[in-house]
Amino acid sequence: MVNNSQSLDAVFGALADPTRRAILMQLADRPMWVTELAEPFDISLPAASKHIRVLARAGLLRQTKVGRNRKCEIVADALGDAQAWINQVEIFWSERLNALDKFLNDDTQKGNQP
Amino acid sequence: MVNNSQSLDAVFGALADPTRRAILMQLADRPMWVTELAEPFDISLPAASKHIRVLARAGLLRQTKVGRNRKCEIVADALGDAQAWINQVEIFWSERLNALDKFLNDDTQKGNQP
DNA sequence: GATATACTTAACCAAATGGTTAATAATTCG
DNA sequence: CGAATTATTAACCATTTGGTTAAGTATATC
Repeated sequence: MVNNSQSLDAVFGALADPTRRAILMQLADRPMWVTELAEPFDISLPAASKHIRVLARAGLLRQTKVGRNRKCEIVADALGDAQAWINQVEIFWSERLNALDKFLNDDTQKGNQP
Repeated sequence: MVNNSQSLDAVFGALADPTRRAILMQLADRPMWVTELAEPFDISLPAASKHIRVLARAGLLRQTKVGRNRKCEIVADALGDAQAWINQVEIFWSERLNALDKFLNDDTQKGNQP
């Protein structure tokens, strides 16, 4: 798991498109060919190819050449980066739920917080 | 939790920008004013205001007017949508790890899968 | 009431995104 | 070899995105 800002940009950016999310969801079940992946969508093959490249660059899938075909497989690790970031936010947030405690123990409280 | 495709577009899209992720991470600790949120970043206030609007439209934060200020608070629910989607992918994927089982039990196996 | 403060909205711009069709590359099949 | 299949790359286009500065709005303060 890398979890630097650039890779999170790429991962979340890749997941922001419904076609790419659907592609990834398909791959979660089994490896698939490019044509096979593109088939359910009403877009050209080059458009699908681009989506796949975006997912690959974000580290969310891996392509391997098999004859004249390309086998696409999901790489679950990159999703873990996104998950870890979200979890971090939620941990911070749940800690803040003890805000009253913090308030009562904070002598330097200046009263200018929202 | 809504978890429709459009709202996931908005949530993942909002999280795809490093400034917006940093804003959200700040808000995870405590509610903050717009100016206060914008201060750490080397961008104009209107730019920050736009980022905040993107986060708000994605349902990731809520703004309430307090005098001439705007208090920004994180809304953790929307993050749950993203988390749920990622979890779903990972569940599908972990089920597929039993692929050998599936293969052995599948009479209709045609052998044309990658 | 005049002025400062805290924003948002408007208008604009460059770069990125998501789509297209046409061309190219690599492999298989007749 | 020649033709079909499976992609990718190139060139192009419209829209969205992330930034700017300038103007507007609402509230607080002198």
